[in-house]
Amino acid sequence: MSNSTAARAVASRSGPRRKPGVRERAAQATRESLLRAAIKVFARHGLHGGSVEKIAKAARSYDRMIYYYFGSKEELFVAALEEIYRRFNEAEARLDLDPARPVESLRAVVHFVLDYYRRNPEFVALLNSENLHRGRHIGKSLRAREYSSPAVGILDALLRSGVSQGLFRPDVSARDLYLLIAATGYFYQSNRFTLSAFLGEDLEAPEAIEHWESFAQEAVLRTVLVAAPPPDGAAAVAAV
Amino acid sequence: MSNSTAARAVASRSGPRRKPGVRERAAQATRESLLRAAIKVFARHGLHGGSVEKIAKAARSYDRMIYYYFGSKEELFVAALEEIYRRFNEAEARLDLDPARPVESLRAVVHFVLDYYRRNPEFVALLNSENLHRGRHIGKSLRAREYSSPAVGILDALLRSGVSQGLFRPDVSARDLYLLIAATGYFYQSNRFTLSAFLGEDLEAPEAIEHWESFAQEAVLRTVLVAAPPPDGAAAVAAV
Amino acid sequence: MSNSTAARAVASRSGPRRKPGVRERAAQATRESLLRAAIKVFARHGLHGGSVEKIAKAARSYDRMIYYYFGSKEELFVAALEEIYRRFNEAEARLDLDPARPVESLRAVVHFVLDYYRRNPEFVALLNSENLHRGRHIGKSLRAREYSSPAVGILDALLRSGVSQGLFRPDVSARDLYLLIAATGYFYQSNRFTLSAFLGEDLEAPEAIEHWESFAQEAVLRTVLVAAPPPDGAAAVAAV
Amino acid sequence: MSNSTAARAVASRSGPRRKPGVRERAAQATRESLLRAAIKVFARHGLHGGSVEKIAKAARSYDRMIYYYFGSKEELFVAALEEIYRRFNEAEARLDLDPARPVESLRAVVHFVLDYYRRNPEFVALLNSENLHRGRHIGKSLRAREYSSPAVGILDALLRSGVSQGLFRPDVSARDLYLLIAATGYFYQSNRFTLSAFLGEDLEAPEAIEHWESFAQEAVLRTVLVAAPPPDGAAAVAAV
DNA sequence: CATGAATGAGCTTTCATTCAT
DNA sequence: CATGAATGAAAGCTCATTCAT
Repeated sequence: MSNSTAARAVASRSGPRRKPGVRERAAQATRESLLRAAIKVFARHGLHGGSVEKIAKAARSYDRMIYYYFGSKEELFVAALEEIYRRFNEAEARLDLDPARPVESLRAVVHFVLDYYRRNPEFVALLNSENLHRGRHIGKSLRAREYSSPAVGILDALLRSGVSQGLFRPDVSARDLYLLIAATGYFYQSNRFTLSAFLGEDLEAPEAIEHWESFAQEAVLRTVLVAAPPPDGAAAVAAV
Repeated sequence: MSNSTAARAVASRSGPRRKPGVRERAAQATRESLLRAAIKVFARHGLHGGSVEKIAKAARSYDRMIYYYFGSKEELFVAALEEIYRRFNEAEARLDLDPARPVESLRAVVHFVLDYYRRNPEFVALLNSENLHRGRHIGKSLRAREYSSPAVGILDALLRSGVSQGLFRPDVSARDLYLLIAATGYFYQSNRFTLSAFLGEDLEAPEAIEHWESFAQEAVLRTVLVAAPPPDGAAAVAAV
Repeated sequence: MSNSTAARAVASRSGPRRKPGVRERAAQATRESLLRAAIKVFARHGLHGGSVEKIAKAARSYDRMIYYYFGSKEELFVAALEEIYRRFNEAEARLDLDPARPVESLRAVVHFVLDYYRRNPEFVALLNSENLHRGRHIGKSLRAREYSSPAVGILDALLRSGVSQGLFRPDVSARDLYLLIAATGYFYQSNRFTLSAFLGEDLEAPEAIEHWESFAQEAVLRTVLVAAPPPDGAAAVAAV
Repeated sequence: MSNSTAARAVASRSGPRRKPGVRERAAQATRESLLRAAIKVFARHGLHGGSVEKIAKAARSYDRMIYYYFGSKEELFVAALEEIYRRFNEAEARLDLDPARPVESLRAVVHFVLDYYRRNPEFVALLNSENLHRGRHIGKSLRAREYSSPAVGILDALLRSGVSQGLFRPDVSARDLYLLIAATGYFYQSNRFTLSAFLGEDLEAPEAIEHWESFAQEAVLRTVLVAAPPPDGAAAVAAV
């Protein structure tokens, strides 16, 4: 990683807010398209496999610009990581949950997570790359902490509500529940190729996806509910 | 991948069984140490990051030998994949379960899977690499099918036994259960670096590992048990 | 080197002498700090090793300004050469010698040269760079001749005086004497690193420097004096 | 600089002496031609200016071979430095001096040094490059000490002999004398381009060279002789 | 069987320079 | 005047692979 770490934040001399000129907008666009391309390329080929040239070409820019805006390939990778986390948190923040209905809300969370992972395979792929490199880059990111999962907080609120309504067991932590949900979604998405090969079926088929989500829903609910839910699950809520 | 240069299986598979000469044993040793080194290096650096030179050096051999024994870097990768699957299956085969005691057996399976993933991080890392490359290599492996998970069969027997004893629900498939168990173990191991960073705790600490296993045990059991188990879970077994 | 982009001499050389405006003074300052930075950077890294970016950064300015004021990197290098020569001549001009006392004056010249080289290592380093490039740039400099050594003239006067006083041999040319003096000072400074390594001593230690100067003084004096000076040398002067 | 520092010494497993095979000889030739080319290219363009490609091409080989044999560009530079020192020492060792005739021997040494520098401009140029880089590489060379100047020892013997014969002053050290001789030869050669420009004459003209040598001879002799030599110098010897 | 030597494509990065406000 | 953005060539170095004993 470059020692100057001169990642350029694109203009914005942080002086008085003024309308960005045409050049600044173009620069912003260049930077963003490089970042977008980096996410795609790194996700498909990993940190080593994704060359700066591939990224630059995908962004219809030049290698040199990566160094201009991000300093180095590794710093670009860090920026890509930060960006996918940012996007995930943004999506999570749009989740509209009703704390008064903890079972439905929990189902919504499970759906959200599984759905997000499936629709954003780069998120999963980039995290895998980062873990291959033992978390080396995320440790260097100053913003890493900012993005530290609000999901746990959300689940905590749900759990509390469920417990107070006598629906949920009091001895399940939000952290564990979060990991369980993430695990079911992540593993299915991350390992879909090897799993498909070894199970002899296509895990990306819509029915397979739907089936897995309903199974995950049930596993999660059974883990937290005081009483096991009937097959459909809806009844359990009604029973309250 | 060159398809002409067939991976050499070390000396004579043909011909009558005879004691291997010193030459053959040495060759066997070279091949094996290359394979072992490849697993380590690929696990640590991925398919692209792990260069043939690194592997050859780690095996105290020469680049050339990789081509001699395996044909190409990619074929070596395939061999590495096959080898880790073989090892996993071998370990799984050593699992000694009592079908008459399905709850305990299921706990044993969960323990085995989580423990194996943790003790063999190369297994997880290599699978991640293979999935990054969209299962390209495992599809080419002739032996892949052979290694196709006996675990599902094992779980199937357990489930049947549990159902017949009135302990387990009849509507849980072995395949789903297998994925659930694998997911809890795999995700925790695979993502331990990013998770540690974002949760602000060390997932590799012994207490953390133990805690996660007992949580996973409970989640799995609650998913299959007709009646929810008491906190400890042991009582549920006793109740039978 | 682009010959169309003429090096800018900062604002108006033409036109009637008038007080420079604030704009011009700022420009002058930018130009000068670039030049100063260039001398430092070229001296430390050579013509190839010293990048325009390094120079611009060292001057807290921008790459672009180098092209604005100097036309190209090579022209900046020429300007740097001219500047160090200018400085050297300026310092030389401040030498206040008494032609009536040729021995002491000669000692003063030796001291001046050795001292100047030591205190201005960029002078020596830049000349080395220029000689590495076979004098390519100095040949292109129009001002080069202007700076052509007044030192020879100075020595010539001294020698004449010494000869007429019967102290100096009549058959020593100022040019040769100049080269001898410069050689002793230049070589010691220029090669201090390799010499220190091979002699196993630190040539930059104050005692080493002092010792070398007194040796150089003696060698120079013995070369020109009719009679060899006594060890101290002071006596020889007194003897006159 | 590579951390493995795997500079290959070309085969020679230091086992029993056997005739080198045709391949080993070819390898030796490749290595040597790369080294020779490196000396030429580094001398002409410096460490930064001399690219590995230029060197490889000059040696009719490939960039890759430089890394194969020397590990890195910098290690090749170190090897080049060692080689020119080795050559210089070798030449010096061929000097056949008669200690009984110190004046003539001293003249022979002066001639040798000036002549060697002139005929081997790469020696001077490479040392300049190394000094530009503050002796960074020679410090890393293990062999550096081996090549540490035997010249001083040679001069010491000469001085002792001269002193015992009453010809030389007893208070001149071999080290100082060596520096004086080297300085006259080195400076003239190293700075011939800028000096030619500023003196307005060609320092490489045969007469100029000859004139400088005889001046250097005289300066050196006058520095060590008890009595100043007559213009020709030969008489001084005859006087003994 | 084993191994040193060779090869060319590709990698990340830095360079000097020009463009467009 | 000053400056951020862009550009293409070239740098040092590593890669997977093949050749020749």
